[in-house]
Amino acid sequence: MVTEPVSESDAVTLAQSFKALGDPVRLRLLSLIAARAGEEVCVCDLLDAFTQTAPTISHHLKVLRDAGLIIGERRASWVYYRVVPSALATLSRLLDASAMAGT
Amino acid sequence: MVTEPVSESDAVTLAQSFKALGDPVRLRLLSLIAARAGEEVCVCDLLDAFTQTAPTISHHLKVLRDAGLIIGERRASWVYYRVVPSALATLSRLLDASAMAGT
DNA sequence: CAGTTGATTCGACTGTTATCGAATCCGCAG
DNA sequence: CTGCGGATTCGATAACAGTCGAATCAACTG
Repeated sequence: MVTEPVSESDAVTLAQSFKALGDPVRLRLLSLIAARAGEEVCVCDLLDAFTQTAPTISHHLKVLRDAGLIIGERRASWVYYRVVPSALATLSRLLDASAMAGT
Repeated sequence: MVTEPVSESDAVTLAQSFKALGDPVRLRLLSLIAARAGEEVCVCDLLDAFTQTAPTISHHLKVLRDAGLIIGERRASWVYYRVVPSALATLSRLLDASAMAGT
């Protein structure tokens, strides 16, 4: 027994994070934001990578924000996003522990 | 630029895996299965941890199976499940890379 | 073969989510 | 203050996902 099973209440919040990642658009959004860490990434740049409309992308960004996986900051006319490393690391470790356990 | 953004097609399959994790019941199921690696875990054991009915749990197990995160094997009257470490490790690495990128 | 127990499949219902167009908000430039 | 471009919010709709009860399947047991 390597890992302890997650508690019923932890499962709810953790599942919310994973659910946020459970959409191709959001996964690519996060990936694009993470890939260009350091540079400034405004929503207008992100829009170019998708066929979806601006309201739809904005909605997906909000889901990622609510899950605590990214944060957005308004500067001048533009909103810049960046990832929250600790949140992603938490999820990564959970999966890694489960992967280790199953060996 | 540490990570490459995931491709549009990869995003679909990866998102399916994360979506499978995006439910508290499924997250706990995976966790319970991983935690008791080595021992035999049959569905009847898992049922005790939930208030949901057997058909519901069976449905969630199927989602996890279809996502390739667990595999089930029938022996005698019981079906035993175990995790697929490589699948979990893939997801873990993706998140870890994005976390690193955002530092 | 008939019955029992474990597990899944089926059909239906309910609540949630992805998506869009229209409207609104927020900063900035005349 | 008015107008403009970027971003979000609102309202509606259509597709999807979680849940259950009933029916079915699968393997053992008498």
